[in-house]
Amino acid sequence: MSSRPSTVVLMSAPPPGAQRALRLDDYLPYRLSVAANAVSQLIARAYVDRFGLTVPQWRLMAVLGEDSPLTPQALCGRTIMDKVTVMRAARGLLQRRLLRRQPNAADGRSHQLSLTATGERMYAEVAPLALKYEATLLAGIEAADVARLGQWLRRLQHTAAALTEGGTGPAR
Amino acid sequence: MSSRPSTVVLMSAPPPGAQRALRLDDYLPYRLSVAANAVSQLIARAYVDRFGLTVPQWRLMAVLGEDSPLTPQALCGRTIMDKVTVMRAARGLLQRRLLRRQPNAADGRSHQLSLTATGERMYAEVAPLALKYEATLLAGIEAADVARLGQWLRRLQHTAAALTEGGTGPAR
DNA sequence: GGAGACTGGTTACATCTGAAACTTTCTCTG
DNA sequence: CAGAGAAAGTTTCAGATGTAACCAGTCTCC
Repeated sequence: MSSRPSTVVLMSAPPPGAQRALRLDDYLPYRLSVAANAVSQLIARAYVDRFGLTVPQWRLMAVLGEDSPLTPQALCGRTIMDKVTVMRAARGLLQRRLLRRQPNAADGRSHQLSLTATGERMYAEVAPLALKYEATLLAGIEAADVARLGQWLRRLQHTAAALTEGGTGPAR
Repeated sequence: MSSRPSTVVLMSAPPPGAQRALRLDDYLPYRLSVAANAVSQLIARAYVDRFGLTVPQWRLMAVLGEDSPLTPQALCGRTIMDKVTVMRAARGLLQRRLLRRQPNAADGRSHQLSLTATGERMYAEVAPLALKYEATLLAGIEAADVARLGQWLRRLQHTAAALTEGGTGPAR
């Protein structure tokens, strides 16, 4: 299906060189941001309400639930969060005794984080709920399409990161 | 490295009812959030650097560039932003004389916002650049797929909004 | 083996953001 | 047409976020 049925007769197939108009509503970065916001909002609220977890805290638990112990450093990589963010999230979880912190034999500056028994118990509740939310959101989209969506999101992320990094956006 | 060998094997095709494990990396809300962040980052930086515009300001200009005048109220709807956010963005643009503010004959509480000549001129630079960024990000994805991606994002957004709203997430 | 560069983690600060309270105007109803 | 209730816009305040400075332990290379 062509993206612009016929209403916009003049633009339906933008001639090479001619810019199509900027319509915020059809602008992908905008759509992406808005969709991500809505989804984040939904899930964030659920986790605050039910478990008192912020999003960064939730992410730490999700990662540590499947692989632990890890250093804050490693957690940054896995969650794509700033080290300050990881730090703060970890502090909160440590205070609630959901996380344990052990010295890192290999490097004195660092330490190892892992879930406590209480943490594990919470994880056991948190994880299925997360999956339910995902399932609800994706209900009615075919598995193959979900996979593709995931691919594209990854791809967009990497392209954007590369451009940010290199500082070389589209020509000025 | 793989923390849980056996689970992985068992999961490849989740039997109905059995939850698959939660892997943050494959978790769609996470992917969405991370991708949106990367893209936002990229574009936000570009606009701050080149035009001194924040994202909310940029959105106002984008909307007003194609349809104006509009009330703050209407802008909230069009940009899916909080009224406080719209307010602040507008204030900034008004100070820079990119926006004009006229009384709203129909409703004394409100007013009409539109781009000034300077604003229009900036818009004329801003819009093509935005489209270039979009094109760069999407380079190599077929038009049909781009359209689909847009559809899904809309759909996710609406589903999420509906759930947030109704407060009825997946069963507790 | 020690000086300098570096890296992991932490803290401090300035900014941004959103919820709630407030003011003015409008609308509806008796 | 007066008063109650709602809505638009604004201000205020508390919490979250990210950047930059900071400290301590580690690496490297002469």
